[in-house]
Amino acid sequence: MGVDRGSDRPVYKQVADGLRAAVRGGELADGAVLASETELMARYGVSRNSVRNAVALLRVEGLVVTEHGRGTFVRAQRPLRRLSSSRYSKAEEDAPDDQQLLGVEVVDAPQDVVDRLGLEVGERVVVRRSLLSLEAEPVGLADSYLPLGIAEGTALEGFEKIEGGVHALLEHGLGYELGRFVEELTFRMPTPEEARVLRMGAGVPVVRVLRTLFDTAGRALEVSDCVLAGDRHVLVYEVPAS
Amino acid sequence: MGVDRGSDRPVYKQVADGLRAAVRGGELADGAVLASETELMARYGVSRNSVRNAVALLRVEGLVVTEHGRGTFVRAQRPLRRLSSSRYSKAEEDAPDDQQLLGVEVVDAPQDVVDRLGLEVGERVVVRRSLLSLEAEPVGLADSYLPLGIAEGTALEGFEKIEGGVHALLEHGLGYELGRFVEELTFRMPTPEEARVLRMGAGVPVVRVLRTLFDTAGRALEVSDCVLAGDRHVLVYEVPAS
DNA sequence: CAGTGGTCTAGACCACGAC
DNA sequence: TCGTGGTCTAGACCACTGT
Repeated sequence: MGVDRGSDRPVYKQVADGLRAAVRGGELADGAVLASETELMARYGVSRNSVRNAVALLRVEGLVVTEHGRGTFVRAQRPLRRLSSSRYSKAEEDAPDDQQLLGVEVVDAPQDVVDRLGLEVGERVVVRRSLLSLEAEPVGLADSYLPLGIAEGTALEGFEKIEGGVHALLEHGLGYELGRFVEELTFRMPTPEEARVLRMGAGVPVVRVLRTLFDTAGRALEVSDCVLAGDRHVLVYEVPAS
Repeated sequence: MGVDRGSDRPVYKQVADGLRAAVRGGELADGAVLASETELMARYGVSRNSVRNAVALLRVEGLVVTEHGRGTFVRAQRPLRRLSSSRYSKAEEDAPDDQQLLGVEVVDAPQDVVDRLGLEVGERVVVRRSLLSLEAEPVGLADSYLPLGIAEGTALEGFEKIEGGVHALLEHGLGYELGRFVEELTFRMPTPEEARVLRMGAGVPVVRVLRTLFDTAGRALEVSDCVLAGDRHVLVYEVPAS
């Protein structure tokens, strides 16, 4: 029940090992509450700080979440948003979620956007910022960048939701021939701000999707910078083998 | 210099804020050493535990790494492995890295593999386990699962590196017509074991790539289960827009 | 050896949630 | 009101790194 004081393994890691085994072994089901810190102190015969270090370890591993005043819980699997690489051609079909427009601004283009849109440094662009939700829970942030030359004088620079989406407007309303998307995926921990907005627990990474839209002539029309909660998404891509 | 005791914001978060600003603002360059815990205690007028809580926060954010006996350092960017969706057709061209075969076994297929290969539950498969490296540093783990019906009696069940790769052998040596890959990406924190093998610092996520290879008739030939260090990879996919 | 981070303890008070 | 986790302190000893 207690810890092995003679062991080389730190006490708090031994406690974490015990709890981790209980979770993985199914003794603690999804959403189950762990023993309280007070109880764990008694059970393992260690100080509160050691118990807290153990729980902190499980938290950054993404195994548990703590709620102030309530307890520590085995992280329950949350509903998943499955984004297929064919999501752009199948229209809204596999998008039961919604997109809330947070704001539209004209800003100096960030470097990543400058590089991909082929702009001059310091050139200004329209950015449309949105919050992506699934079943009323926030799951991602999306910033869509458009060159002023494309957006100026169109609904793209207005603070209203665009019916059918930005891509449909570009294609059917403005006459651009859409060619292909290139998506660049990187992985990191959320900033405190992102974790707050997306209501992410500790120990949950984000995936950043930097997507560039090209027309059939190879000209970049739009860059989208998305940050998606890592525990809420499966990204699916289909790639030809030859 | 010190902290605001009247503030609602916890002391350790104020310390973290100060250090984070110094890193983001460039006052602390990549790889630079932070002030020692003792010095931070004096500078901010807080206890050592609060300093350690602050540094722990930055660590799980992936901003810094600590080294026992040496100090705390701003995480330096490590070389990146850029994996393009066209990597399968361009042969070894964009693969300057290497793949070390760790072992070949016959095992009961895990559920994820059963589902994708269309096997019976409990059916046995050959698994080839590899360590992926870039410039002599481990960056990922790859388990390749093949049905016994395909691998039996071929080099696929032998513990030797396959010249040209598994896919080339399937296509040119065994006569399968490769059709397409489907990759399913999920994101999480590494297990302690993965973190050890891949020498990952705290606060670095992994991306799991579950890739299924289909032949031109739509039959699943292979499932590959990869775990890649999130700070060492950019995944790039090209998707047609229409 | 001195300086660094790693671990551990004991105790205190606060903030939140449920009853 | 009570039990929960959140924060903070002060002090101790250990393990690792460099000189």
